[in-house]
Amino acid sequence: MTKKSSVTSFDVARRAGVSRAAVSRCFTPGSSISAATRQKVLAAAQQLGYRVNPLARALQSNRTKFVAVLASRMDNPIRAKQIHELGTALLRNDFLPVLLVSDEFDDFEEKITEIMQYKVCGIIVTSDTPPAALARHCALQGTPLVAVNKDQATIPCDRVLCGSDKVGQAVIGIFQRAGVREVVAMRTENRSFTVHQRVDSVLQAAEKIGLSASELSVPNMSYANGQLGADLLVRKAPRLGNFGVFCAADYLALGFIDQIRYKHRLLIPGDIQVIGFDNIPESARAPYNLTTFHHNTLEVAEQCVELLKRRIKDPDAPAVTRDVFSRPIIRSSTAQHSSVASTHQL
Amino acid sequence: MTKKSSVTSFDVARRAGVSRAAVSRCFTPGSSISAATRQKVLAAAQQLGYRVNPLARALQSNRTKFVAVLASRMDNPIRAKQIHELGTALLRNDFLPVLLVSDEFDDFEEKITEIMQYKVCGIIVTSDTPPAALARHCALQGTPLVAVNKDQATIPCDRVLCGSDKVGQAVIGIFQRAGVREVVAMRTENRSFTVHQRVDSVLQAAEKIGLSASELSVPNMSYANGQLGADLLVRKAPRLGNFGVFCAADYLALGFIDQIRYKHRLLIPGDIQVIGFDNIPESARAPYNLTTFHHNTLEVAEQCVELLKRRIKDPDAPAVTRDVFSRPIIRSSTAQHSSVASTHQL
DNA sequence: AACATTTTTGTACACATGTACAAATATATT
DNA sequence: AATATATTTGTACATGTGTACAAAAATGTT
Repeated sequence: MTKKSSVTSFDVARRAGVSRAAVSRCFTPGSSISAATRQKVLAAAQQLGYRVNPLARALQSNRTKFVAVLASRMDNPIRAKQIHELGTALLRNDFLPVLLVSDEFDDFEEKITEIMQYKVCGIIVTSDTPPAALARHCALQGTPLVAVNKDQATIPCDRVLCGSDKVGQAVIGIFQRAGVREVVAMRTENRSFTVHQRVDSVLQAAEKIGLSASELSVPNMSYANGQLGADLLVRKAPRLGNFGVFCAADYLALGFIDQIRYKHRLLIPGDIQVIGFDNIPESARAPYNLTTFHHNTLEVAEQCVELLKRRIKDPDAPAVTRDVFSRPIIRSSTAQHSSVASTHQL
Repeated sequence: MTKKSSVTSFDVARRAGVSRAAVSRCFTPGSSISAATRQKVLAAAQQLGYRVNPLARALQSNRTKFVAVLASRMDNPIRAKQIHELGTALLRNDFLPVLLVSDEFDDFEEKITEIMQYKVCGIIVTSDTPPAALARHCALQGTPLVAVNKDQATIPCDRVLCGSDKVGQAVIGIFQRAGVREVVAMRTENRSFTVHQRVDSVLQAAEKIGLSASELSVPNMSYANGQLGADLLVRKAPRLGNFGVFCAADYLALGFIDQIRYKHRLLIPGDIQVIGFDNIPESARAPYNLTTFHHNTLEVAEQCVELLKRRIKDPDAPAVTRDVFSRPIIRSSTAQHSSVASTHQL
């Protein structure tokens, strides 16, 4: 048995009794070929086990099926899920996802230019700190670029958002119905666009109806920083009456809740009501039962691929933004009466 | 400005006043080239902004820098972390990871053969259900294959494990010191090699020292199945005295613990002691404080890449197995006296 | 200095494909 | 049936690189 089977279009052509060009046309959609020869070629290809060499094709056509997916750490389950959904959505649409994890790399830009040499047919940015140079690179090379949850200003390109600017009204509505008198929104200091959008949205909505609202800032988006937020809040406002806390992400909310309960010995939702964002699996569990918003990663992924395909078809189309709706999920971390038993009581 | 800048090795050759072959040699490690011409070529390349076209190179050399990473769902944080570590480890070693998520695809084998057409320089299997055909494909094409946590029998190839077979002794030791009289090991019915290895290991270690032990089977590895396991255990053995439960994965353990506490109203570690495996972030949190084993995903990833490089260098080397140590992490879900306060008590 | 040996260089071909162009064939029209 | 038109086919060239081979240059040896 030979190690290199590599049967070429030439072999197929000879076998089918046609020219090599006919074979190429047979496997190039939209090419002019008669039904008769197509059958002959397909039969020969089948017998020989022929497959088009994608590298040679790429060299010629200057395009591959690869799509670079720029991601950052996946310690947050919602990020992991987003990468998963993007991966399957791309595969489903006949693309091949190349995963570029941006962590720990000083020369990450180098990695991006490297993958672009492969004539990828698009780039999807999920990572939190996209270099401003990226958009320029892409524009120069004519590579389609789709950004997930990014500011228009930092990257002018096709974008997919998860409806964060409409969150404020919903949050305030839920808090009001639950009898909240004072709202606190927990912000992170990193450059996450969505976090700031969500917090701003909540503060604005509160102001609009004249509800007292303030913000609380922690460095990063993590469970530990949620705990830190709890400490800061308790120190800032020792007597908590009818407080409603909006955490810009579920992970923050979980840390916040645990710290409030196990360190500061307060009741949720009895003393403090909490709303998160993302609807990660942990939020639904008995100890938390967190009111939150469903972060529709599947829909986001599908919109990304759709925008990508649109841009490939028409490279000069104007940049668009798709906003995916995040529907509120009411659970018992927000409850009308403070007498309602919280599930964490034994 | 032209859209296609594409400066070729020919342009560089002309500029440097050498043949095109010299340019190629300059960028091919191990090629014979004098220091003088190398300098000339490098200077010219620098000025023109030349980069080797990896597609053309691949077509010629029949090898790319792509490595296919076969993964399954990333709803379990340890899986997400493993993919993350594999991605960065590959990038660090100058490979490019192509992420192939196996879910929902009936024709996943088709996807694998497709990516193999790109002359990937290796495949790393993480997914739970690897088709037996995969090893055959790889052997036929001469593509290096590394399997993570797979049985030798199903895939005969280079493997990396996480020390699951040495877990039993450690588990039994911890349980013994904590005064456990009866051990239960929770198994999942899916084909996860490590789960079965861990459970078997625990059962054997118990038998060896004559400790009463039995197993409990749930369909899948998830939080919900951990809850199910709790229900089954309580139904099976209503009076629980000095029970020690080993869950083959932390995710199971968390579901088990929550269900035992919030539904069956028992104390952990007071009534039941629990050990997990993986050390996911949630396990360290106040409500759980789970005794578990550190699943060293970073080391696993680095071993994968090392084996891959070894195999690329010497394709006919005998298949090896690397076992990464998982060190036990003792927390308060196992405690010597039932009087020790568990952190979940308010 | 003359010869033998090693290193470097250039030429020419190979890798496997897509497509412009013109020739050839099939179809439609009068 | 003859012509005009539309479709299909084959030839030839292009994509950008790596490398075998022989010629040339550099180095070492007597």
